[in-house]
Amino acid sequence: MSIETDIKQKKFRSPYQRLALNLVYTTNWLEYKQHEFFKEHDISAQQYNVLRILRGQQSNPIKVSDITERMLDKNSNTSRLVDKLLIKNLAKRTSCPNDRRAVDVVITEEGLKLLEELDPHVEEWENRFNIITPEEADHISALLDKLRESELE
Amino acid sequence: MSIETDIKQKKFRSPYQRLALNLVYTTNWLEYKQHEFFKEHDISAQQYNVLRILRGQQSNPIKVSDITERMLDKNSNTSRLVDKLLIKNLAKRTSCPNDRRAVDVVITEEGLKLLEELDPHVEEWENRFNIITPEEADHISALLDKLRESELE
DNA sequence: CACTAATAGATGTTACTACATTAAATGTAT
DNA sequence: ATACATTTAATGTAGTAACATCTATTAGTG
Repeated sequence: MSIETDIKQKKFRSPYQRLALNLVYTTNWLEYKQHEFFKEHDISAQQYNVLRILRGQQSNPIKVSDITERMLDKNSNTSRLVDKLLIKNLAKRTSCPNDRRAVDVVITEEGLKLLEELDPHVEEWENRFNIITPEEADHISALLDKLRESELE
Repeated sequence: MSIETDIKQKKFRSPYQRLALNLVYTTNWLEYKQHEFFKEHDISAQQYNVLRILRGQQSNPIKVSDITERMLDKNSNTSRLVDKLLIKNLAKRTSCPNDRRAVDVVITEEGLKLLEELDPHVEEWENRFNIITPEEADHISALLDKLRESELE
């Protein structure tokens, strides 16, 4: 369904306005779908994101601040996200020997197991996108990268 | 800057994964920028969205449920958003004569004035997007529309 | 060294979102 | 008309995000 129909707006001021609204609308849709999926596994999308970052480290400990750097949403409160993972025993926290301010975080066996359980479903989800071609996907990605370059204030 | 650099991830499993992450990342960026802008005018992006919808009605009253239908984020609590607009005297609420369950909402003079004040800045913001061509913008929009069609569960 | 600035992460506060529930009005079926 | 379901909006609640502040530690400078 076109964005016009979805938000019942007949005309846009420009292709750029349509795009801006469409990006927000599509991402909301995407996040809602993800939320629906992750809640079945008692985890939030943000928490999943942290787990993925932890697994990416191959059991090398990673500092909280480094996790934040790799997050999609840099504003989120990583410290408390890690708390949630600790409670569920999906991650471990140990103090960092060479900088006692820092805290090292590692994924647990249980965390790895959860991710492995989710992997096929996540892949399946992503493959739903192949309604567009890989080239088209790359093209949008490139344009999105370009969009964020208007950053120069 | 490419999404790879921004979130320090070297490889993606597929163009689709890159796109999914890029969409979320770019929209976060977009929403943050919008938030920064709107907070200068003591209004949230959601509230602005409602005001725009109200103005679109040309002073015809509109029901709360119809506002929700036109919102980008359908889950948001329109009732409370309208509350905020009332407090700031940007909107009026009157009970609907032919359906006493419903509530009619209209934008006030003050609301219109605020929007007019914001208009040039919003346009300027959208024009920053012309770092890509209008055709490219339309192309992404079309692909986003297509993406959401994988909706068929 | 003492002193100040900077950094890392935890925590308090406020506001908002998501979700469920409620209350009133309306619609529908018998 | 009565009974029951549905719609509409408001509200209660729990969880989360945004933002500021706090504490501990480290870095930097005279």
